[in-house]
Amino acid sequence: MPRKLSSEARLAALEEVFRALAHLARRQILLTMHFRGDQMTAGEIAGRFAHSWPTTTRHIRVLELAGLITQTRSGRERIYRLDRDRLAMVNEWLGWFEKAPE
Amino acid sequence: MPRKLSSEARLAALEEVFRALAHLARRQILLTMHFRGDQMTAGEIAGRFAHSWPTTTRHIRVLELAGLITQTRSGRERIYRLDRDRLAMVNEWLGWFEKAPE
DNA sequence: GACTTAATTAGCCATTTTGCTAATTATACG
DNA sequence: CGTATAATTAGCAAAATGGCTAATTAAGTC
Repeated sequence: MPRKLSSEARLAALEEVFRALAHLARRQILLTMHFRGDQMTAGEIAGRFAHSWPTTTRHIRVLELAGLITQTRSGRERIYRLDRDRLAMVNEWLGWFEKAPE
Repeated sequence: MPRKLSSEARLAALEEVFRALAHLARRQILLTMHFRGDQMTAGEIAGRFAHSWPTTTRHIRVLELAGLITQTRSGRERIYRLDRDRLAMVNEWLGWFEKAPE
């Protein structure tokens, strides 16, 4: 996977990122991961939310599709890790709105 | 309307803001407004997008509900103006993810 | 091998979103 | 007043979203 994205890929990624951030539960998952050291198993995440585990699994998948988290497997556990670079794409987008220099 | 929001109001506002930003057309409307001097009529906005005018009207309303744009009327035109403070709420949210100082 | 545990997948249903066209409201103009 | 223009509202249908329970997959344990 290329480290730098083409502009179409960037646009598509941004689309997924904004979509993923649209739901409160998913934003909370990201924050929870951040405050617990960027890394959690699916079970740890599901355990902290009121939703059923399958519902949380689906939110996790949306985050993963957006590239905001990545997965590694360890035995029967799936460990998810926060990807701050993807989150930074939002910052980049916001950068378009900066006032032009006078 | 208070300039500073209570934390519940802040949370609710953030919810609307992220929801509004989830759709490409709405992000494009905001960018278009920015590049055309922060201010456009409904017709100018609708004229720049492939969607039908009523569809654009609805996107505009979502943006307005999120507080990302505000409306003033002038004759039979509605002038919309970009509100950067609301956009800044996204930046604030992203701020939670900054690494703690070592 | 049988059983438990971690997690996802399948499938269902209610709600929300998003697009459209047609109808309506409201202002401007001859 | 009658008509044109700016914009919204109404109402519909297709698609996406988000919740659940039940079933399945895969790995660890006795």
